[in-house]
Amino acid sequence: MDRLRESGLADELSFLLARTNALSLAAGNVALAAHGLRVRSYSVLALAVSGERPSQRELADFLRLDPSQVVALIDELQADGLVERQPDPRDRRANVVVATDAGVRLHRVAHHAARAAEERLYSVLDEETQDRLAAILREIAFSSRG
Amino acid sequence: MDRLRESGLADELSFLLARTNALSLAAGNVALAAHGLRVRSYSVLALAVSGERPSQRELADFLRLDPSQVVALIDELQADGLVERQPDPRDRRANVVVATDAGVRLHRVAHHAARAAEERLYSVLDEETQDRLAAILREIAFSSRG
DNA sequence: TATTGTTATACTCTATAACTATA
DNA sequence: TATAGTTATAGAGTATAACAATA
Repeated sequence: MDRLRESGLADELSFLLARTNALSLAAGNVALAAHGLRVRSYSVLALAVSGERPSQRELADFLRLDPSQVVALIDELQADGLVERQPDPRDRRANVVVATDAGVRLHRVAHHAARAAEERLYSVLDEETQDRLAAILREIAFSSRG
Repeated sequence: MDRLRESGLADELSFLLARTNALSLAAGNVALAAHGLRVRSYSVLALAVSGERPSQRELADFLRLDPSQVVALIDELQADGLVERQPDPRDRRANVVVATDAGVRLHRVAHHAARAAEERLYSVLDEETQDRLAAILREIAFSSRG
């Protein structure tokens, strides 16, 4: 398989990104399964825990999900007693998503599990390179083009 | 939405990778649609064009797809006359996937389209940073952990 | 008129297991 | 016994359109 790295595809950022993301996603899902979460539900939980009181619309934009997918994810987390929808007093159309105490507790352990999986994958890079990677990705991920 | 960047999630490499990849994938699929391809079929075509004569198994490993998915992708490309399966004389179980002349021609224009989409997305980074990003991703994507 | 959340639907992608023919 | 390709199936993820309530 290694000789395929000589192909032009291996030079394309999109491909490298896709392959790296596939590895990261698989590792994350394995690590989170023990806690009844997947990468997507974990991400929603993490934002609910953040204290920023995101609306469902904000969650959809931030996570690059369709609003209808957010409905399903929150339904699931809510059924498990991890988050709840609260009416936004400033806009009666909107719900704000906040974590319950159980959600906060689960996030804590799930975060450690996810972090450990991340570490294993990224440990081929030194700390400084990991930080540099994060900085570069942040630029693309939140540029106006997205 | 921007205030969610203060949440801890925005510091996690997995999340940044997922969001960046989602943008890249969406842009790639839009750019390739005009040529009847998607990112995955384009990737297979690119490797078929490379001259490396990959087996289906090698394609699966390299693209991080299940071998059964590769079957479907090649069926599709073959039906469109873009690639063909050739028996591997050294292993009668294996097929080797090569591009037809039409496949080579389509790859050429599709490659330019994909490249243009990439450029738009990554143009927030200077050339040197793009190269650095590619180098870092290559390390993770092909480390033994994967 | 436009936006938030919701429901519904179709399509794509991912993951698994089992089968065949070869090795 | 193990591997390459194939078939089948179910579950997760993606994309679109339409609707009620509200702005």
